[in-house]
Amino acid sequence: MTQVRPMRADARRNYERLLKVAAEAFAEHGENASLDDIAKRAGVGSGTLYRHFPTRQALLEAAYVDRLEALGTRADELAAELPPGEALMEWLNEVCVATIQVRGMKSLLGSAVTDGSSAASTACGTSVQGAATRLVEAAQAEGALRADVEPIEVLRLAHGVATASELAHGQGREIRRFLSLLTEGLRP
Amino acid sequence: MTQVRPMRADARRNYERLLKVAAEAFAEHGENASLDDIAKRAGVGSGTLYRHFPTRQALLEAAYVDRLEALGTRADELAAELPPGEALMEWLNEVCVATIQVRGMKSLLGSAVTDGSSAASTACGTSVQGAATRLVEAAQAEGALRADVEPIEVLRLAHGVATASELAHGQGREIRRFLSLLTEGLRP
DNA sequence: TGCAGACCGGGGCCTCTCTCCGCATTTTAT
DNA sequence: ATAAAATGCGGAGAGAGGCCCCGGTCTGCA
Repeated sequence: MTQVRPMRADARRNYERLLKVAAEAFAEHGENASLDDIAKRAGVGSGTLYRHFPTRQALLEAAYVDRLEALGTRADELAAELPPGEALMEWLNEVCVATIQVRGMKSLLGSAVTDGSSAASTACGTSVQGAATRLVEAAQAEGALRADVEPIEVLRLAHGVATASELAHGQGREIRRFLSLLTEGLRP
Repeated sequence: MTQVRPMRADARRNYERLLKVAAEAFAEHGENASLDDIAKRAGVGSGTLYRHFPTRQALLEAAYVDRLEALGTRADELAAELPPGEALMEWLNEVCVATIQVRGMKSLLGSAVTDGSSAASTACGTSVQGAATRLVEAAQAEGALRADVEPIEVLRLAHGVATASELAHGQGREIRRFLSLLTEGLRP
């Protein structure tokens, strides 16, 4: 299902340049970064940008699919290295780090776990949701996680932890702290 | 420290009308609602709006101070009615509801618990932070809450829970669910 | 070498912010 | 009650920035 006709060399060059610049821009200015500005920084005309990516959402997704998929892969690595409970927590930590560091990704990861699943983000969100499901179920099977939580709930809570950590302006320590509070509970 | 000279009658009328309309607009369109539109809806010129509220932040705060203060008051009511642990949870629930329902308030409550305390929001955030401190300390004294959490951490987590609940698109059930998970912990 | 396909970036159109100053309304003094 | 002074009002319009289309130009590929 690749292009019937392969992309022309210059087209591919511009396409990739745009992706790279877009990722930087979204990370720096959030999901509302100026598209014209991205085009300019990539050294292409705005028309070129809009031809490759008809909508802002399209660009946002294209810029971060690989990162989302990397999260999916990472889940399996962690599952192979650590006991299920720890693997899950470690992975959630990485999800939170990604959410905070790459600001444009927040909305993507967010919409990946929203009820009204935007048809667009569903595609790449699946990888993350699948990873979460595997880790959660493994942890539950080992008795490391209460049995009555859904994978999607865990993802949503992770998003919440990321938000909370962001408020603290912490660069990572807060994430572990809040994840640990979430795991152990606020009761004594 | 009231006005040396009381506000002119028409000025006061406009001022209050603006506050009312602004609260609605922020609730509906989030914190980036168009200011000109607010002026129009209030039936005043934009000049009038900018004279009363030089910045967007000023208007946002003015529109919601009373609501923030109401949260502070509510904390004491709950503390009088319920045992400390329940009072805290019930209050956090109300904070979350406010965060979600009144979208413009999200940023206010958010900046009220941020590290780099914006001088502006500090003033009205104090009421909420004070309330949180009282409830948290009472709950800890009763042994209903682990002793090593700070009030500000609890507020941040509440903000996180609100965010997580928003993702679920739930109208309130999710909030209680997530608060309960947070309280009891994810461990079995 | 020809041409389909890609590029470029000016410009139209939009929305939003915020200022300015003549005019209207309220207040105060008589 | 009336006039003068003080104060606030309005809304046009400049300026900034964003989105995105279009048509003339260029380029990679067969």
